[in-house]
Amino acid sequence: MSGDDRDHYHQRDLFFDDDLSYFSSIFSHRPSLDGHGLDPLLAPIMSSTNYGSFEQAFDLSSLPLPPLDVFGSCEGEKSVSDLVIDTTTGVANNVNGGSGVVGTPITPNSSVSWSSNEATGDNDSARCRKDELKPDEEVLQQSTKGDQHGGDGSKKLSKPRKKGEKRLREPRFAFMTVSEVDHLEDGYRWRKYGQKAVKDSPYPRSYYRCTTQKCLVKKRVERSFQDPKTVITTYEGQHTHNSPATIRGSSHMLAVPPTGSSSFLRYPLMYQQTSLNNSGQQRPMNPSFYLQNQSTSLQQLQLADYGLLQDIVPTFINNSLPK
DNA sequence: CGCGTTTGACCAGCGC
DNA sequence: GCGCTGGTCAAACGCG
Ligand SMILES: [Zn+2]
Repeated sequence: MSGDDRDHYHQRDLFFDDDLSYFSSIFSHRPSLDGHGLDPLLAPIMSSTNYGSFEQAFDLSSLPLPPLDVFGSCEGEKSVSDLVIDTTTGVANNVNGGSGVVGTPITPNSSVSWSSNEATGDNDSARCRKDELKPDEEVLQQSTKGDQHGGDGSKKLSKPRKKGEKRLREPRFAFMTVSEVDHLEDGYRWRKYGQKAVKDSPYPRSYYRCTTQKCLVKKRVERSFQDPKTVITTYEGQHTHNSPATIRGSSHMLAVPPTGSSSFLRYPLMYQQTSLNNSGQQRPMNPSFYLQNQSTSLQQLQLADYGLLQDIVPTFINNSLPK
């Protein structure tokens, strides 16, 4: 198989949208403007240019740039941008509500597709497409599982949640990785807390949570129905700690400092540069920030070694950025 | 025994 | 209001 061939077909996979309800969630919204089946999603994905949300995803609080509103495809909709890293196509696409064009082809065979979805829950709760995506706007202060409720043993699940509170949805990043194993090693310890059947898909979706106490990072793993070789991993939240370095035999493991590290923040910047939309006046960055030169077979390895996007990104950046 | 997985039940949001 | 669906809980279980 030539890398080229894979490229094309992988891209397709990446944008199947309709088939994957999953994507609907990730890509917070589907363009209802167009009446095409595939085009709608494809277009936005392949052509997107907003990076504002990106920064938020990582750590807006410390990021210099304000969230863009460009991607607000829907009126009054919260800003949402999605990025997809395709480990196979080698193209990084930023998906958002609609505009712009960004594609960063790197190496023919290797690339990471990831998508980020962040929501800036502010005022309106208007939703672009209420299809399957959930409202990410509201924030739930859930400090803990809190049992402070009149909990009685009558029901198994007494809901401590209060009406007013809504669940906090953190930025999510989706990775598409070609792998035979569902659960990829990423350097962190995860505890599986659920598994659900995916609609219209024979493959289940697994829910994991970082085992580190204070860390609230979650991730979902599911195999693409369209392309069983592809595993879609969605991360939600940021680790508040270093990776436990549980990677055995993996010298590639990078010691990424916890959130807030300079290197960490560099990632978003990168994107800003790519997109002229913003105040992209930074330094020109190297387009090939993702996988540098790995063989196709190593793709998943890459992911496994680097694991989280957060980890991956900084690394690449560091490598490509002119220190 | 500690830790992680399995699994059915529960819950909340949304569409009809 | 009901039913569907995604997401979560937690008891039971398995394993080192
Ligand atoms: Zn963590």
